[in-house]
Amino acid sequence: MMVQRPRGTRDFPPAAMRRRLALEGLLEDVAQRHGFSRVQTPVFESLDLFTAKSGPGVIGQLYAFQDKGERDLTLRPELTAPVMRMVAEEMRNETKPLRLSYYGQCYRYEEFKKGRYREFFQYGVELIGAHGPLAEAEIIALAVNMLDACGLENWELRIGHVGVLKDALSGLGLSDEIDASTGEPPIASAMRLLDKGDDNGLATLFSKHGLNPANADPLRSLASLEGGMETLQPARELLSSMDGVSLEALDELETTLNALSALAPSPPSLAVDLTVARGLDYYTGMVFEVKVPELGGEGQVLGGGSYRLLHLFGLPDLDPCCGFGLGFDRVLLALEAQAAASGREETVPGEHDTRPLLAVIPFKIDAQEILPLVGQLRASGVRVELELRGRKVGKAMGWADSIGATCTLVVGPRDIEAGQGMLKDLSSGDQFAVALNVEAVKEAL
RNA sequence: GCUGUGGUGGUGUAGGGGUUAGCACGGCAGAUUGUGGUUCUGCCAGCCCGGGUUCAAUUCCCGGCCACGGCCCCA
Repeated sequence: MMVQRPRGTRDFPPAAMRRRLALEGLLEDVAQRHGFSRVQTPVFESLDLFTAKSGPGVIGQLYAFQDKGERDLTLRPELTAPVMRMVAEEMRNETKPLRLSYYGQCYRYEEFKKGRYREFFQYGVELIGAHGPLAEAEIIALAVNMLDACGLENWELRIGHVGVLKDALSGLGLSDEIDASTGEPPIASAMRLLDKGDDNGLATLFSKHGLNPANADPLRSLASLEGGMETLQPARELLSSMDGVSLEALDELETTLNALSALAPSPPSLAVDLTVARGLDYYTGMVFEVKVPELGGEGQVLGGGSYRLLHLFGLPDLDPCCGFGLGFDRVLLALEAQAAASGREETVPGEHDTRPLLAVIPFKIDAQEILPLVGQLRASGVRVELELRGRKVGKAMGWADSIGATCTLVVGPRDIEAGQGMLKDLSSGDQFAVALNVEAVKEAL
């Protein structure tokens, strides 16, 4: 066998690539309408960038290496940290807030499966230098508008606020200092257990830190709330019943949700879920995620929220920021599954180029005779493909059909003498002579 | 990290210890030479890799690689 693609990577032949470009274009178009501008960072970075953000534990999943100068580098596993690095390195003087979008491949050394590859593509945005409910609503609205624009159906948006549970947990007396035995703060452990619905684990944790396990009950009630805006009131009541617990986070969340409903169309499903913790300790405020049921266990297609990372780069005054990452490959998988199920013609809106495609067929003539026309037609915006193999007319028609041409222009010796060519509309079969100049041919298309 | 199933031309497949390894799609060429998407003919092209068992392995066994799924994890 020949050399194969490395495990966990993919090739994208032309048809797949057209689809991907269409999706990227749609996302970027929406981003631009929200004032976001595209940036790009290197595919490899200093290893320190990611250990600083996510801890040394990430190294096991990185494509890390040393260059010839023995610098520790790694292929990037995600794009938020590189963008933050760039902001700190290049954009300190720019007017804030910054609205940045990005797209590119990322690399993680892990087992791959449907929707999970070693080389994958992430699209995302960051809003830097503004925070609070309005900034958060802007970010969610952008996400909603993007998913709406690409034609995704049946997706579920879950919005939470890590502050609600964090405040409640610290109000109960849990510490946010790292516990040496678990490597993470007890508060973070509790959030994770709540997210998983692991009641026993939670009770154990409470006992271990000298708290009455019964204190976990209102938290469980809080965590199990489900629904839309209507869950805010019971949440408010539960929080009020606990001593020393602030309602500030909940108020913020309500403001965000109200702003969102004005900024974007209603998603197919919206749930307020206070356990959307995203497992990350740098999230500080609103957090949200989008799932698509069709994808099963790998169904999360988008996730984000408010986080503190810029202090790592000496810019604490710009924290917190807000943004999200979108799993480009997973969105595409979901769209493909939905298109197949519904028989939809286009998987991604706009993936098919509907402009006319003219196949120019030089027949028994020196191709040089018509090259000027080909060049001029292309320069004037027409898609033109030239027959390059000297096929006979019959074969050339088959070729034109198979490349998706809408029209053919056959130019043979007789035509050259008459200063014309035979133009044929492949869908109707109509055929007629046209003069060999740009205006006449464009007119005939 | 654990685990299930599977790998036959470019694609989809049949077969099976000794075969000219079958079929379909595709690509290329032709059917008396300037008009396609129908038909006919010919050609191109394959048993994932390595080791073992055997007179003989594409077929059976083991390992690897790759593919598809389930758990764990997922910045």
